[in-house]
Amino acid sequence: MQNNKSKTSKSERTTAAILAAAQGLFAEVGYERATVRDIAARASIDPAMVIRYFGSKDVLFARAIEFDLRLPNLAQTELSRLGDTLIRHFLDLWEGPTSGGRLTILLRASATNDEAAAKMRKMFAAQVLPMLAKISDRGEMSVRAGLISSHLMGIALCRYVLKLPPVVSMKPEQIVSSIGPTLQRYIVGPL
Amino acid sequence: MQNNKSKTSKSERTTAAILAAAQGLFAEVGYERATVRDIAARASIDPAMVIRYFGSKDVLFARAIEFDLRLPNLAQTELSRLGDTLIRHFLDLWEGPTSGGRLTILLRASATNDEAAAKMRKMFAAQVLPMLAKISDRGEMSVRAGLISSHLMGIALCRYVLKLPPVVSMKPEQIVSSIGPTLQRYIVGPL
DNA sequence: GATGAAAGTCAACAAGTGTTGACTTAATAT
DNA sequence: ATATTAAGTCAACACTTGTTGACTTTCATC
Repeated sequence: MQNNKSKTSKSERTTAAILAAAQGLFAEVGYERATVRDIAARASIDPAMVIRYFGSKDVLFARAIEFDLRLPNLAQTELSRLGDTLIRHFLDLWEGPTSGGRLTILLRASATNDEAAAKMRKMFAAQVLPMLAKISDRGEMSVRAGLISSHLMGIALCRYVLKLPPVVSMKPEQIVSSIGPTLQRYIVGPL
Repeated sequence: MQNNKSKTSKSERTTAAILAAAQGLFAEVGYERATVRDIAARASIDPAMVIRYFGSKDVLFARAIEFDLRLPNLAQTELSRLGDTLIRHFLDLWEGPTSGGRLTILLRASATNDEAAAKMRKMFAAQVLPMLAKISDRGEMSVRAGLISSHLMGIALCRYVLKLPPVVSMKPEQIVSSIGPTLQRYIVGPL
């Protein structure tokens, strides 16, 4: 039997180390430039272990971008503050230590990797659309969702990937007050 | 002397063929996945010619993303229609046959390629910022430019790269009427 | 037709890729 | 202690990458 002073087994720790290293590198340089050897080096293990634990680079990538947007339940939000709530949640997500990295991976990769782009479309259909459907049934909700997603992903692209100076240096509160009203209109206003 | 029935020499035509093939492939699969051999195959020439004519893949890429946003002179535009004018120009650019492809290359590549990301920042600083500076000197023009660029690039990302269904199927007029007012506010409204 | 340059072909290079299998070491169970 | 399994190491594989240099073909000029 194994020694359970620590709850995590050796293999679990190694798996976690590989995953963390992979997420870091994928986020920094994208899918194609992040090599199995570099990932292994960052995790201080042998490249063969990466394949042994995950089967292939593709699978490792798929595991590295697994996660949940944990979108807020807008049905419990004051109608006039829907836009604010949304952009706040978005910023918390991206600036947070755990999910931010994975989102960057996904965004970076989705520009050139079909698997990642498909994941984006899936998240949109499975999470963003239903969230908005709950709070309003006025027409063209999918168009509204598209406008909202476009704006938010544009912010993410400019702030976290391209690092456009003025977008990078904006304070969260400034982003909220600028973009909140726009999102509010995209949710409940006229198109 | 050369036979000038056609104004273009053989080498000019080959150069153009390579460039066109490269732009096509870069736009479709991004920088890293577009190989010199694939580009050569599409141009129906030998891979060695690609290097011979352009020196390296990097140089070819740099040439493939050269272009001008040809931003409109907003100083001659009715003040109340600045947003409309901007989004219309943006759509014309992206849906146009020549520039659209290059913009897609640049956007795709800028997510993982530093050179392309730098080019994005440069275009922003050299073209977008000055355009806005001409029409208004109210404070925080760089923040306004950042918000506008974020939104526009988000649309481009969702419509031309990720192909998010509702954003893809929106008609140009619908995009103009939805996003025009937002841009208008980002230019002259309160932040 | 001979000449010289331009254009194009071919095979190979060095380096880097994901992945594999045989092997060794370490930890557990009998 | 010994046998069994898990964990980790090592070298090599088959392949693709950008790039190069020697060679051949094309073709306008003398």
